Amino acid sequence: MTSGEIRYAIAGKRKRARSDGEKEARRGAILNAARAMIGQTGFESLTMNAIAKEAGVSKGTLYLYARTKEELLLALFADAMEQVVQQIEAEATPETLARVLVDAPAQVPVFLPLLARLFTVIETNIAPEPLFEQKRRMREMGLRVAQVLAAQTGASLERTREASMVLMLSMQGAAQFDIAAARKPDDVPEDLAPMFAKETFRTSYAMAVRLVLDGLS
Amino acid sequence: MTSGEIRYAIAGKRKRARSDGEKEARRGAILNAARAMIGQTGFESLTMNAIAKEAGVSKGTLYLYARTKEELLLALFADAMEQVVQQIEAEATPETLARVLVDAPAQVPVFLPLLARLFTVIETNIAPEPLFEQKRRMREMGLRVAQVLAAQTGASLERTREASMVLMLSMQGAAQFDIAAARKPDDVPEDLAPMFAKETFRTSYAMAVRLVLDGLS
Amino acid sequence: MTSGEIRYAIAGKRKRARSDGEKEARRGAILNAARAMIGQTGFESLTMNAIAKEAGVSKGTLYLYARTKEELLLALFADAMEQVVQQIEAEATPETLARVLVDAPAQVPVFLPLLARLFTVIETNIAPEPLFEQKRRMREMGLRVAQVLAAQTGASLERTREASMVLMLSMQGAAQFDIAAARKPDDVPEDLAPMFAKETFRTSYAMAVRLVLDGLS
Amino acid sequence: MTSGEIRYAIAGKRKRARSDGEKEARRGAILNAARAMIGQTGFESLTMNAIAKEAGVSKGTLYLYARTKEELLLALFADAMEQVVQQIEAEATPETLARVLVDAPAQVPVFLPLLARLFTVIETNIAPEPLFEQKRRMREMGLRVAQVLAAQTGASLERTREASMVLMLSMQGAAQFDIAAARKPDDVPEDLAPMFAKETFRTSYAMAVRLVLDGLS
DNA sequence: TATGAATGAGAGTTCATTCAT
DNA sequence: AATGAATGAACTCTCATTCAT
Repeated sequence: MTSGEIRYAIAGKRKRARSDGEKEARRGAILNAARAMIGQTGFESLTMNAIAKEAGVSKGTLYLYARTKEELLLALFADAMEQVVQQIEAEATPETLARVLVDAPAQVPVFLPLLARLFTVIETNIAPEPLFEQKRRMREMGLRVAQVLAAQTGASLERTREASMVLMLSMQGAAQFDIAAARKPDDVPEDLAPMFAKETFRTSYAMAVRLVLDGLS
Repeated sequence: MTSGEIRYAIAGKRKRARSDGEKEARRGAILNAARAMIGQTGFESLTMNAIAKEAGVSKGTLYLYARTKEELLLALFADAMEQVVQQIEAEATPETLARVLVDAPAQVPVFLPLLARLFTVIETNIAPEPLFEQKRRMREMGLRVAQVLAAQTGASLERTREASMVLMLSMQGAAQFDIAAARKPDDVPEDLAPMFAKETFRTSYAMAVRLVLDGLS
Repeated sequence: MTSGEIRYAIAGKRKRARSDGEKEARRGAILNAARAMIGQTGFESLTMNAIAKEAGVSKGTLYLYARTKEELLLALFADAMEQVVQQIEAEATPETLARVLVDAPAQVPVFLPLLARLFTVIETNIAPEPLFEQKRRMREMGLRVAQVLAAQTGASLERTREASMVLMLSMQGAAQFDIAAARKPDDVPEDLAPMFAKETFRTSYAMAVRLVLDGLS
Repeated sequence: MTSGEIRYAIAGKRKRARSDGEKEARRGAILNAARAMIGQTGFESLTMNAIAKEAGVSKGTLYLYARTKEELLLALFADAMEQVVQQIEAEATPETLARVLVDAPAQVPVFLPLLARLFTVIETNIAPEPLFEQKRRMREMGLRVAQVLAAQTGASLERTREASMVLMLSMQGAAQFDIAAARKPDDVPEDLAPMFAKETFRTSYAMAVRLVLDGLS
């Protein structure tokens, strides 16, 4: 379930249910605000102050939903990562596999910019316990992708797990190159234009995907 | 000043250094100091104050050699990157190729931590001109590695350029995972131990290298 | 709101408690929780949140029993002070007087840490009316101690009132020194060990008691 | 030497001397600003922001002269304490002793409000090393007062050290009562007027001084 | 009566960069 | 050329208190 959605409590007293719904809605509003800001003004200008203002809540409220700024970003990333995997699981066929593997991370909002900062910035300030949860989610994602690869290519899970690992490495790297290309100065010399190309993630990651899938067949 | 803003200033011409030899020596001292600090206390505690103290110069002097902190880090990275490529060029044989490709980035000091932050942190605050230089160096490195691959595997340069690109992506990603693994909390649950393993860069990047080289043969 | 400002609000009349017995029990639970926390984790970590959790009530409920945090602490102090005086009245004999005067404040839980913060911290945010009550209790305590002194030493009440005043001053001061000594860093230089000694209240206040009693005989 | 004064460097190069002088002047300006604010608007409204504004420096500059707010306050207290002792040493004669012991702490600006918060507030956030320095200064002050007492009363140093200790306790306590009395609400009931009297420090501490001196003769 | 989510003002602190000397 | 004191904007985070439910 994505955090932006309102989760209607299935059980519990009526009174509390409404409260839970509101609480989840508020959580969603906060994450949406952060998401929107990353999309509009970029990662660097994302301060707690700005998120609070955008979400229409007080700064203190932010800290009811996340112990630190980084925990908030991690929640955002976890949502995005889950979407990516679900999309891959849902849409992969032997024919579309390569395309889906590239499209999913490229399409889910904020996935790439957060992935690029996951280890160097976000995990800097996460308490051990949520860090461990995140590591487990990460591992699980790798496994689920491996299962998709196995199902669609017919390769053994043993081999697709390694392939999945290499895809993750490449995806991480491609996310980095994408950030670099997006920060395009005004006057780029002609010879450097390819390094500031749009769709940098897609083109570079597609190479890795092709290579990995070739290795599996 | 918002943190997303670029902080470097456009400086006027500097007076000639007292002597080119002295200047180069001082530049070396500064870079060595920064290198040492990253090695010892990590990237997070690397402040201009600390570098100046370690290098035995004043804070102001740092700004005679680099317009911003990031420019200083970029110089450090450029040095390291050059070493990595030279080592690959020098030591690659058909037999050692896979090993050398993994060893070189793993061995050159500060290469991995800087690579991991190159696009998300360092290039944040670099003036256009040095940024362009850096992009050219980066592209050149890719080409030189492709040439080594071509020479040692017999594959066409056309194919090895793509292979070189995928290696770069993976190396970037593996550098990230290495950072993550290095930030090991006190009590890691048993099931997560592999995610905080030593040599994470080597083991994960080795997979990518193998896969890429397999694709070339 | 500036920190120097007084935060208590003027509240309207409260509805009658569900039952006086229940109300008193809850009040006791709250005070006990606060007492326990001061004893265990110290004064600095004593937040309304923590008290509520420890007492098993909500934060809002706390404000049904005290208009401000400080009023709650004052209630705690008033209880402790009453205990101290009662113990002195009950146990004082000509022979035990000196010992009892020292033991009582040292033994009653939370009396010393609250006494030490009474004027500088607690009375900062007390409404006039309860502040006046507190001043009267304080004055009454002075008088009762003076009466004990008169009864046990045979000195005139006129003289023992002054003695009682000096004892209060010293007790306040000794409570302060006790706090200071309790905040003992890890590596205390040998020459400073006495300033971080245990039982600092007892040893220092005992001197004052002796001197005062000598003056009465 | 009081920190407000400019200390002209005796040795060192000319250029640096001026710098040292300026630095000391700045330090003095900062402490003076803090002193003035405590005098005017009280301890509670003393924020680093306000001190910086009053001193005409930036907030960052404050942290060049003190590692924490509390360290700044401690410097202020240390200055005041030294003045108190010097005044006692300078003015004590057998006839004036009692008066001087009371006047000195009452007259030196900010001494009492800082003394009252020394252990419960200020020492809360002081690094071990400056804390130890402070403890040594405190002990030295006790000894110097004891020496004055010995010199002026003829009592043995052994006895005056204990007397000095009791004086310190009482002075601490009297400083507390003084704070309490100064925080006078608008409508004090007649019967409580004495508890909000002016000169509370003087009157209460004078009792202790008299009693202690009586004990020495 | 009781709850606890929300508030929000401001606190202390950091650090890359500047510039008078 | 070299210094390092000064800057100041921005940062994250706390917590007593309120009030809609």
